[in-house]
Amino acid sequence: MGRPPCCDKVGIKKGPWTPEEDIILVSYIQQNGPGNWRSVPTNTGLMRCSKSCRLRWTNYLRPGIKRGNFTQHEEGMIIHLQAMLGNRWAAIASYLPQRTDNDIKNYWNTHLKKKMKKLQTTIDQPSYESMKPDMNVGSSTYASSTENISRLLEGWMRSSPKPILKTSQEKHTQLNIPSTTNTTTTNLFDVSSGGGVISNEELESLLSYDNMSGIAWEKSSTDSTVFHGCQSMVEEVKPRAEDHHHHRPLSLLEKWLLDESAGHGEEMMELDTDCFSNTLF
DNA sequence: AAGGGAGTCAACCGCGTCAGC
DNA sequence: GGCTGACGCGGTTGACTCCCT
Repeated sequence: MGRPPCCDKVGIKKGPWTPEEDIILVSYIQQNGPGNWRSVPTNTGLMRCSKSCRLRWTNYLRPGIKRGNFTQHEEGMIIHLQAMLGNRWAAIASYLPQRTDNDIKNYWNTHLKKKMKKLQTTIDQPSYESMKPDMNVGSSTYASSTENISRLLEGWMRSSPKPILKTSQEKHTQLNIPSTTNTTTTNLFDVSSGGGVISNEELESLLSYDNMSGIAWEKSSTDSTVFHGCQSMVEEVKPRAEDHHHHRPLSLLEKWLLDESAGHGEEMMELDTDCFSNTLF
């Protein structure tokens, strides 16, 4: 015999969560901790599927989530992690502990994919001056009831217990990383301003076919434009980020990522440098 | 002012993996 | 070892908002 069924689909409510439902869910998790999602609907009386409860918690109600206003540093991280790991949003999110995989996925699909396409078209042009992406993206404000709910939950978050978590992503979220919203950040592509992370030469080398043993801009199978970095590297990393014990020399791209973390994203290093290295290498 | 298209994001769906029995 | 269900993940959808005509 296996486990009992998750939830019968009869009478299951769908659609947006109400603040009342949020409060019920949060109160329950406050008392019992996250996990055992199957029991959540029955114990709380929520007419929601356990899956929906888990999703609501992990993507929205979980403490420590930062919403909206992706910094340029975060943007750069996403771009490069996506190039290395592909569309493995959970893995990417583990390096951006304040962001959910859903958030990153949405941001990629709505902002970065377009930006990368634009960049792809300009890559053929001789001047890197035109490679500066539109930096207004990160300035959008997140307008929803989230803030109200956040305020609602603030009191709980202060006194919230720190349950033992299983995944690295969940572990990261418990590390109480200071918000990077106001952190001075630089952008990989902000070359002309002089404040960029990398110089023209470095950017050129990053984009160089020779240096990356086969960098290419391609259409992925899902019709999303992806930046395929060093092919061998991608192949090596992609299969299993959990291949912790496989060591190899750093690529230029990976070095940049690590340097970036050390230089600007100190929170990243404080966070879990070992995890970062182990997962990548 | 109204209608339509584009953009955004929360939530759902389906599949693969893991774990209990 | 096989079956079954929970969990986690990535892709997709649909509702909502904004902007343009």
